[in-house]
Amino acid sequence: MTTPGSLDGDETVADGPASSGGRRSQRVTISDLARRLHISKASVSYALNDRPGVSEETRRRVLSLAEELGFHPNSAAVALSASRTRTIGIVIARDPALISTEAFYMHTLVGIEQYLNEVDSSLLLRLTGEHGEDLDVLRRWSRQGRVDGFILFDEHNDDQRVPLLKELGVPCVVVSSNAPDDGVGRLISSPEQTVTLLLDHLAELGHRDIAHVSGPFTFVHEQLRVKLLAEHAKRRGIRVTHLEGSYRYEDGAEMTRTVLARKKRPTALVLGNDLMAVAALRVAMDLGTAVPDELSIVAWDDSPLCELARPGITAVDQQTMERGRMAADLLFRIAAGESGLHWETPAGVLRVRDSSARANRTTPGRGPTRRLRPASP
Amino acid sequence: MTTPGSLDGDETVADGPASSGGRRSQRVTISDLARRLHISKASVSYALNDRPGVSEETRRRVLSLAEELGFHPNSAAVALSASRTRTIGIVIARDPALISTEAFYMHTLVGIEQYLNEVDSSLLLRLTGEHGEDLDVLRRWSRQGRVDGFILFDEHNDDQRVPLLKELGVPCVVVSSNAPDDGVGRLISSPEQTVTLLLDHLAELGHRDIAHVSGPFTFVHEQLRVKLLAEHAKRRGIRVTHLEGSYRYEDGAEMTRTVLARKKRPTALVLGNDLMAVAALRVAMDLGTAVPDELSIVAWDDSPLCELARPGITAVDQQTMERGRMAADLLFRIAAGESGLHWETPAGVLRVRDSSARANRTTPGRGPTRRLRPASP
DNA sequence: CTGAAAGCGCTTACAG
DNA sequence: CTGAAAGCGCTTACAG
Repeated sequence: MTTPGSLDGDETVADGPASSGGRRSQRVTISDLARRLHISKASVSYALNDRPGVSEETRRRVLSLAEELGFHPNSAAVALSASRTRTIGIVIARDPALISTEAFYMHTLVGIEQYLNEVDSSLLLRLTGEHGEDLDVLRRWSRQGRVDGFILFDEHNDDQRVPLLKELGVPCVVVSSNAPDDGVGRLISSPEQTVTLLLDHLAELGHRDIAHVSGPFTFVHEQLRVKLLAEHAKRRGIRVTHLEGSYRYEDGAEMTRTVLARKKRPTALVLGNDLMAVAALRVAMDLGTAVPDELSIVAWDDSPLCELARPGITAVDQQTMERGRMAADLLFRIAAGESGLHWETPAGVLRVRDSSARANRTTPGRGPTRRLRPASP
Repeated sequence: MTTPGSLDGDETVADGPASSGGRRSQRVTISDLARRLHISKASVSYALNDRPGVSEETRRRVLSLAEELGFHPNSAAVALSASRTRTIGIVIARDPALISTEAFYMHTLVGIEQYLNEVDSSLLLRLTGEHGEDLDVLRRWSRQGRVDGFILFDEHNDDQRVPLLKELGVPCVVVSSNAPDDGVGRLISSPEQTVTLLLDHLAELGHRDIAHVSGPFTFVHEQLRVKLLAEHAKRRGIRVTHLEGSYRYEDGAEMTRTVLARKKRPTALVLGNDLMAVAALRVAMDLGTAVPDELSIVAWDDSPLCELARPGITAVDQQTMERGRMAADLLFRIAAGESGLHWETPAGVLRVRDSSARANRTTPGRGPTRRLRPASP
């Protein structure tokens, strides 16, 4: 440890020419700035934080010297005295294999990062397994004072996270599909909009009998999707059967086999994510079911996988990156004490590709029959 | 701000039953522990950190009370006094679109996280654009004392990061393809092993004329790949032509068109990543070139994209997750003062799929000719 | 083995 | 507008 007194006046400069004094660059503190300018640490602090209490003249001198010396405030000291970490926490509790497969998370992170870059803040990330360790991490990070708040994904039944964070008094934003009035921030993207998008598309193509392979029912958003899709379809006279999947490839494949084995096959398949949609496509083709001629396939979430499949898979671009941005933005406002806790995400956009087409295209093959009937009562 | 004196003896307990006292849980500090146990803060600190200076009896009482009260040390205070953040930094400077497409990063992060979970540490992540902002972030985080060290990816020509971090005196590990002796930690995975894997496979299948579409030459590992692939191929009497790609789909497609337009076509294509390999597959099929009959396609990096393509794309599983784990492990050892700075990654594994097969399978189509010649002198 | 004290680098009332 | 001082919650020599 060198003593502060040994500062020799030529630290490494932030962006300027390389420093002349060799060796390891030494950390510059506000005490150094104060000493050099013959003012108090308090004045330096006021100047740096753009607060009243210093003359313009002084402020300018401080900022200029700080720039020159490449001063950056020690984040631990700031956090300790001001209880502000400029860091948000994200804890994702999913099977690692799935995390890396689904572009959703990476896209969301990119969106969040875009915002963080703008406000010079950081992301503390933790990918835990699926077994409740996430609660421990939330608790620990909160108690440790590591973050200013959290962004939560994948709300599920009996989700303990919101109650926990409320008890701990830590701000959070839930990327959510509904808006319970529990006082925490919510970035809401209602499945209703996507349901409409998908049903409009399929109805227009003449589909009146579709199957829906959802993700796990334990997720709140999946429950809503299933419910809303069923309701809206019914209203339009479209029959929907539902199967619960796991987001995994194998599951999408199996469900598709199940559906295709039925006497009365649907003409279209809606899959809860991109991986299961690709699986459906493969299985259908392997079984000799032409896509889209005999079976249309659409996915709830767009991704490169949908785009690169052949035929390309029609999917809803959920604007994931923008959602990430907004979630971060919202969290910072909440952490700063703002109210207005519920925001809505921008509308999704249907990317129409070759996997969806008119129902009842008669093609050579085990010809589909018995269609166009109204849904059973 | 409530005063410490107002502690009422029934904070929220870490894992136990819900606390009885209502309201917001209040933060527990070592002062609280010390007061309750009638010992000094120092003793509490020693006990918690498993250091000499306290009796076993006292240590047990401290740990027990800490557990009971759900105590977690304030990270800022620890960082400030002990200069240890339990946090590593990663700054990725790539086009966001590419970041989310390539499973590489997400896989690596998952691996790193596995390790961090074990040692209860965290990851500070920043995804910047491609324009040198990464250096600013490294400098700022270093000066701010936010991290104990960095893991660096994608070493490129004139990379300023290692010199910068050395100057700043911050530990780092470079996930690297070579081992210059610059005194920083390196997790090395030599392309030589992958080159051998790929050439063994292709040679065995009778390919004697291949094309290699690499990633950008600015990356050190791509330069090495190109060089080593050329050398080893030559030694085996295999002809290699090289084209420089960008890792993007469009580029993979264009390069493939270029190669297929040649009079003397290669019988196999090696692509620098999964996206370009998928692109190559599409283009070949669109142009009526049968894969693998007329053209074999192999990818340097495996991913779900390769696995899910049809035909599946033969690729090298680079054990990315394990690499991430090792990088984190190495960084922590370096930060702790260990030497032995260079580690090697585990060997990659070739995943043979349907996109590669024997050269010169005569099939209907624009029959390939003029093959099996030795490489031009 | 234990305690009192200084110090890490900031912020923030509180006097001048 | 400016400065001296206390405090954030830890760690760490240094005496007892």
